[in-house]
Amino acid sequence: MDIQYASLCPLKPSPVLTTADIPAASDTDVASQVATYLAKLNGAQREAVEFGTDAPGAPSGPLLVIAGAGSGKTNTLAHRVAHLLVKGADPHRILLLTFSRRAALEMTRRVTRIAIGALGSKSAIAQGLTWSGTFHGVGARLLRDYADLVGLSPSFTINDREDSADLMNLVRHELGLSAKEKRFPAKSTCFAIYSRVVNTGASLATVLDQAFPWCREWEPDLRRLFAAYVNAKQSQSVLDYDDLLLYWSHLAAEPSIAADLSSRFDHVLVDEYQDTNKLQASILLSMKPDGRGLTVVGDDAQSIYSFRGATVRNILDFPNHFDPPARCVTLERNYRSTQPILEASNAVIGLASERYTKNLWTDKACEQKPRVVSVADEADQARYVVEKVLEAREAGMTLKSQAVLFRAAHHSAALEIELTRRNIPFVKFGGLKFLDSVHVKDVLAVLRWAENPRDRVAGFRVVQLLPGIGPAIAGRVLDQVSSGDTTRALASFAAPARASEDWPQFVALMAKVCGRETGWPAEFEMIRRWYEPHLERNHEDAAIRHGDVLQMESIASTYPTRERFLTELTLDPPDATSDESGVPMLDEDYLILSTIHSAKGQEWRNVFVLNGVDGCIPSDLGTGSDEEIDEERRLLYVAMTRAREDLHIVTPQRFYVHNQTHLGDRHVWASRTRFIPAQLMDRFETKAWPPVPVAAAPTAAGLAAAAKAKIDIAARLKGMWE
DNA sequence: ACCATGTAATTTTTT
DNA sequence: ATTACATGGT
Repeated sequence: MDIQYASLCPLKPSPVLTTADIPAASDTDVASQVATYLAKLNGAQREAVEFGTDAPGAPSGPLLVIAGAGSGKTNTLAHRVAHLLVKGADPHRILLLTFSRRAALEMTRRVTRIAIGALGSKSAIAQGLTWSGTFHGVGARLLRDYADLVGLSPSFTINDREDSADLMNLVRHELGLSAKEKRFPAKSTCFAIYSRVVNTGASLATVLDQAFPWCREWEPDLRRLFAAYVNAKQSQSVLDYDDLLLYWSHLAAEPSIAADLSSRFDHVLVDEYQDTNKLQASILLSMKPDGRGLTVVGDDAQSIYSFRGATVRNILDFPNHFDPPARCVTLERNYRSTQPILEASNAVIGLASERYTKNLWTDKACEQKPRVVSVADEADQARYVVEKVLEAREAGMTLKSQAVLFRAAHHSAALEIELTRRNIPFVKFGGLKFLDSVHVKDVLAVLRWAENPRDRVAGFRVVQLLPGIGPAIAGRVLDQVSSGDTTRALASFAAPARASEDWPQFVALMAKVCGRETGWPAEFEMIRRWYEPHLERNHEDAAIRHGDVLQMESIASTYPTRERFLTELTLDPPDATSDESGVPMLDEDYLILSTIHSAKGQEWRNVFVLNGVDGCIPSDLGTGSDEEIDEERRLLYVAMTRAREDLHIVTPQRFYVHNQTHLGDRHVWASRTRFIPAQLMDRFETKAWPPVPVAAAPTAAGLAAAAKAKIDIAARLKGMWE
């Protein structure tokens, strides 16, 4: 049960760690322990760990670590942080920026372990490593500190992508931007455009040309929309993801605050630097203008987030931002994959139009080449995967050490059905999230509205849950609420006749929640009970959804306050779902299904890549420009380099496209991905599945027997009615 | 005026 | 699967 929500647990400083019974190490012990862990690293790793750590209070110049896939990047970064601590750096003054919360947790866990080894009980200092998290998470935390200085209400709430799109939509309606002849871009598209402008620092026109050409004609309307959207956010005290970075960057650019901000940290370390965008780079540079104490780690060949504004230029241009240029260390030795897998991956990335700076090598020899498996369709693809997964498990490979990767979340649909049918537990990462389901959003909206009554999106949603209340009345309710005290405004609102039955209960609920009468987390249960009848009324499958709400209730109880719950839930939503037959228990074995994007930084012994065909990888939506095609190529490279021992790239000859053309769903005939052209095929083992039986020429006797069988059956069928 | 209901249209990947 | 719009019903 805990699996899918594991990442939700509030960040506790290494709960596993108890230093009480670990003796403190003496100075000579420390020195020998340091020597021990350094000796386990290779030369390049050691250089990355030790560079500029002699006087941690006065750090030296910037460091760039180019770390190839499987080159021990996380380990190296963890060692560097631990080494800084051992050398006496103040853990509170180290800022560690990671790509996801999960990565941050893993990093602190490893740092702690290494520090324990070297320092004994003194390693409790590793628990002071409190500034680690994503750019967005750290931004949110800093903003709460500096909110007053920038005229921000300290009780601001944060909108996730869906909420932001909803707000965009509200604003759009207020502006009357509903053209009659042609359809205005969908709300999520509007938000995506806005977000890209913010994150890349490019002009709206450029963004439209490069990434949203089909929306080109709407430029003037979009510009008006975005201006109004920004206004709405400010008047409602809500921030979206981008604002967390945007406010931070403005804080850091303000000289009076910048000094304070940048002197807070001696060391700033950034992981997955190839997937940061221009805005994030500007924040870093204003935090550490001369680069002293700045370390960035990444792999230019694994940059796969350009749709989010990430640019590989950040990492490529990093060294020369500084004078003298940053020290550059490259990790090329791969400890993950076998030689044949690595050779194939190198060959694939080698065809990129921009060449990458390194070639990975390993001494893990192995006979088995990666396989390209041709199957008839997606149903066969699913059967192939299941068969091979089970075969591997028979041979002693747990399900957990095997993963199925795919380009788009829906590519695994057929496989999920097959897995469910055969009772094989799995957990899926990426794609639709728990938080995106309506019932979860409904309950959260009650909490968010209570937390921040100015949040119109939340209020709009909550009020319309009552039968008989639609957009128009909801709008009036919100207008009344915005002009004064929420509880009083609701109580005095003249509800329409059709809602008169539910209205008083609703008012009572909001009064209690807004007044914090019940307290956290008990009020969650109260809201859930209020919500139950509405859930029943609106959804056929209320029972399943109710389970989700209960699930959320138990998560809520692990957070100390409502504010923390809401903030951390939007900044770090649970990223896994599993089939409805039950979420596997923590100690249970289950297969991993993941989008390639969500697979970043992970590894498995056995990896399957689904739909290795043109149209899926590369996605037919991503073939507009050479840059886009190269990014899709890197995506395949990332998928391939997740594999340690065995790699299967499955290519269905026919696959199903849905939600695409106006013609509706249809089959498409596909060919192998263009990223594995004929000249690379000698790096792979090719085969068809199921194996085609060698057709023996029919003998006369055989034919006679067959003919006899036919007659026999015919006779039997007739016999049934005699 | 406004809410509920049925029908057509819809660009992956995510902090 | 979701969402925007047109229609019908109160």
